[in-house]
Amino acid sequence: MMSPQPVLYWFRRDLRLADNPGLAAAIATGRKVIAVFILDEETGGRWAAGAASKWWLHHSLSALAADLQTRGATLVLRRGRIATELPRLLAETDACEVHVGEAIEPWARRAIDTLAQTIPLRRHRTSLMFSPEEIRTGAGTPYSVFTPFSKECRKCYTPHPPAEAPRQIPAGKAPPSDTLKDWALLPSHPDWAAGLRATHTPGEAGAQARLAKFLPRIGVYGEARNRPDQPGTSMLSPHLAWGEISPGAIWHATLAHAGRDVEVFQSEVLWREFSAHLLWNSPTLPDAPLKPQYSAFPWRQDSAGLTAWQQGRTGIPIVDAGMRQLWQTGWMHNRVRMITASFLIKHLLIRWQDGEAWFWNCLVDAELAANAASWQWVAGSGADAAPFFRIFNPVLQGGKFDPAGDYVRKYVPELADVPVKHIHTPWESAVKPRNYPTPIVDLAFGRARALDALKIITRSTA
DNA sequence: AGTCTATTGAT
DNA sequence: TCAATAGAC
Repeated sequence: MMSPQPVLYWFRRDLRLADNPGLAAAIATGRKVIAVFILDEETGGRWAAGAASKWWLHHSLSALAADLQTRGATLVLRRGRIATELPRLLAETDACEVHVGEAIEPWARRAIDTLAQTIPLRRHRTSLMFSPEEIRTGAGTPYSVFTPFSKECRKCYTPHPPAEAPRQIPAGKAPPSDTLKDWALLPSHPDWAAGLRATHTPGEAGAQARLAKFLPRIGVYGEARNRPDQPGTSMLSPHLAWGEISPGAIWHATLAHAGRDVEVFQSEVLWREFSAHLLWNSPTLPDAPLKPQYSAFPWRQDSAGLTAWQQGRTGIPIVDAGMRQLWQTGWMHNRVRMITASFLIKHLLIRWQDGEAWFWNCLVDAELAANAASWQWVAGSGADAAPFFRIFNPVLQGGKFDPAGDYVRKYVPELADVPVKHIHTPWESAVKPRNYPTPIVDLAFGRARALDALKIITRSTA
């Protein structure tokens, strides 16, 4: 006698059990559930997971597999194109349908749309609070300005507590699985992994712990979040990127607090939603400027400058500190992300896509939508972007947000002996730092050059 | 969610 | 000299 057909739950960027409506829907079918994850490093091309993301993914999958195990289920790992692996899994398990979280990445959307033509595929919103098609202007068009978008989101939001993790999962017979070790996701350089491990705890439990640690400080978020020398941010981004916690669960947790600072934090969650909204409606966002006139921008070819920026050897302390924090920990403080991005794009006149690609490889929290939208925001070429002429002066930014130089000294030990007065301008200090470069570009010259470059595209569109 | 410069009025 | 302010980029 044939046993009833199971369903597949296909985990993607929703590696959690709690508040996961996709997994819940799979269980609610009343059938046996088989949990699968497919590592597809081919379909996305250059937007396959970067090195830091792969480190995170290894540990997150390891945590998810353990959590599933305690509920009686096994996580089945497969590697290959989703277009071939998913049908293969379906055939092997005789599953009657597949449940999966909605994808935002254009390559994944296309592949899943195609699969849905031949496979019974049920999509669920597991990684966003709002469906990218749900939030529309009065005219029915997508939003291109953040503030009205966020107001509409707040209007549409109805408070609901996050769903608890299922206590038991009626597991179907698991087909053969790869092992995580087979996938070799961990970096070959052990020092790098050590730096990442010292900073982060991937997995659903780590996400909850991070949230619990942040909430008591949410009341001072508005100011503290700008200080890279202080632990003012939530550091939830990598957990959100892999869906170890749902944005709705984070939002709901903030409701126990009140005040302007809470709204500021909530707005950051909504910026992530806005990025997804932009990518959904403009699939070329990661590759091409949203404002077409920026295609004519006179970028410089400067591989030495790009390398100096990547390695944190530009001679500008706060830029170098940020780039080294990124390399050492897989994460960079948001204020410093804006400063380093502005420096690359404006003072060095290097294409934002080069910065985007480096961040993609180095950030444990890399999300295609947020990364692309944020780089275009700094470049001035995106939706509701900062104007190009808003050029951060890294010396002033350093003095304002790292006044004692604690952040700079932590990541640029060459500056240990430079007095605080000159910690952001060591080239003016009587105490010369050892083995630290002089600025690769004069800041006033770089600023003027950037404004000149801007004239080329503003003239042509006037 | 900026910076620079000029200007003004207070030390 | 310097903080506050406005306008331009």
